[in-house]
Amino acid sequence: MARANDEVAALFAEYADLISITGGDAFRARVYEKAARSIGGHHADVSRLDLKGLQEIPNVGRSIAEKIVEYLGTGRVSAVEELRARIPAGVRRLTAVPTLGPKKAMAVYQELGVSSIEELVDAIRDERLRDLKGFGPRTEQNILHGIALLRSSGDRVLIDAAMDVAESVVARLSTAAGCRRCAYAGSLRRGRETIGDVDVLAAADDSEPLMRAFTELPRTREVVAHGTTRTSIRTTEGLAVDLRVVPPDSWGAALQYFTGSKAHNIRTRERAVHQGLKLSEYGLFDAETGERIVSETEEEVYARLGLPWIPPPLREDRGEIEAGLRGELPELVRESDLRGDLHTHTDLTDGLAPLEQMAAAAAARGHAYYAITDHAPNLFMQRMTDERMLAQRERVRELDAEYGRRGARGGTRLLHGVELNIDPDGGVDWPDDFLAGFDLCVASVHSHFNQSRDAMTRRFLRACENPYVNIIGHPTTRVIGKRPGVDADLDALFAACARTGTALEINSHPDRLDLDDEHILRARRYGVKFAIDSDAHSTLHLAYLRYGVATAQRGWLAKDDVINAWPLTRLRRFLRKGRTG
DNA sequence: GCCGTTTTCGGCCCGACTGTTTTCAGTCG
Repeated sequence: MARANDEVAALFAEYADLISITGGDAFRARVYEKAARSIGGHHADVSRLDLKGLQEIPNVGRSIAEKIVEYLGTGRVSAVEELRARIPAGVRRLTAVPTLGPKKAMAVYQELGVSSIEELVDAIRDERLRDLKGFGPRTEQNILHGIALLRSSGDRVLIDAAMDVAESVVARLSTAAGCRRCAYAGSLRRGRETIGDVDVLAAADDSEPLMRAFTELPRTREVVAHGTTRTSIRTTEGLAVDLRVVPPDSWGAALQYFTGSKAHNIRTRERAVHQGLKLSEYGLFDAETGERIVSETEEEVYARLGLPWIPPPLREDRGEIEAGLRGELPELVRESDLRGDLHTHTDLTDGLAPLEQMAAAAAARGHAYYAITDHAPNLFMQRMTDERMLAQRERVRELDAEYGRRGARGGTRLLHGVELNIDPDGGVDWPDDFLAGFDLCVASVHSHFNQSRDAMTRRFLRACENPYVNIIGHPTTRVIGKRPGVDADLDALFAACARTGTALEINSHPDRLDLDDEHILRARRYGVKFAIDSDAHSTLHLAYLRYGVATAQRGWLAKDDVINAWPLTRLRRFLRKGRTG
């Protein structure tokens, strides 16, 4: 099941939207938004907390705590139900369209009766929208563009949502009678950033108990198809999950087949054909006699094709077959190679947890080093000041003295950094003498996303030339399914990063995954170094590193390409960059 | 509806951009 915190957070986020759409008090809506975020990022399980414990969560007071209790007891909150009854669910869905907020959504619903994206597209086509006050031709264009963006990710879900489902299904099925092996395959195993449907594979002599367990999972909402080799369900979250059960001796061939990608499989089957073989999900066969040659493990299948085992993130027909034949597959960076995290926040700005909790969580993860990089003053809403930053630094130094000595492996060293804002001209928040006090600086674009390509490129290059800027944070600033990346000459950026000793971030947040795999592949050719960061805003987000690692693997990165896989002494040398003195 | 080193009421993350207007509402980060 989804974590109770996530269910409650989703409910309050919806409530906040409904308050906004129905024109309720904006401050009240924000309170629910903030509460949703706090609850989602809270370390303790809300279903185990009492009324008093709930109120210790930031932004949760008596009223919200009572609503949580009501939800946990009855599965619903009457206040939310009342608002739901007033507004069709489709209206809220409209606010998912970028540039279409609650006010405009309510206007099209009230004036035109539009309550779905399809109806909205029709209304625009019929030019009914432009008669509304506050709407014009540009508004129509922006909305259509927003809808196109939304649809570009289709029905695909982000990797973390798919992973939650896959891991719980695998855990559950693994305990079913007769289950010999069980794993997820498909695009999720390849670490793609969005997932269409989750493919789960199991090995058993008798598929029936597994299929039954699958259809009876608590999160199964609908059984779409039910057979002896394949069953498809839709979960309560609306995600399609396929289970295929194969005989145990077909495991390797089936796993290879169902992991894909299609392009990779075409290449491997071609190789089989050229060798007088036939490759299917049941094994590698002699094409003439039909005799099965190998099938139990993926390694055997690849070996018989003259290939080393190819890590799933590489299986996209992007040169992995050729590299394998030459014996030149990269030794991919693994999550266990990461020694630290170089971009994280605390509640001094928009993080949810205080510095002390974040540091403790980082130490518990076994990080050898950990950088705190809260927002700098030019992101005005965060209200950062020189004084607050310096006070935080002092506290970081104290905690470093404490954590740096702890544990058998030398403890966790805490670094004090900052996430600077790259302004439209490429400048940053502070002059050199103030920047010199930081152990490292991440610099990111947070505004003026629509600059011309030339201006944006110049902006990035100037940031790279800054001797104190060590990492370009979430370089394209895209948000998957919501905002496209900025327009810039990325090759110029990659070259500048390589030249100046500036690392590019692989931001591990599932909404971002920025840089993406294609950009990493390109940047890598310039000899750029990368930082795989969580950009954590809560202790729970520290675990996002796994998705950044998957993306890095899809970009063929090895340990040596990633600065936070290096020992601290080597990292510190890199962070000195071109600084003088 | 939450919160408090400006405290139990009266604030609430601030500024910029866009497209619509003709002085501003809506959206976003």
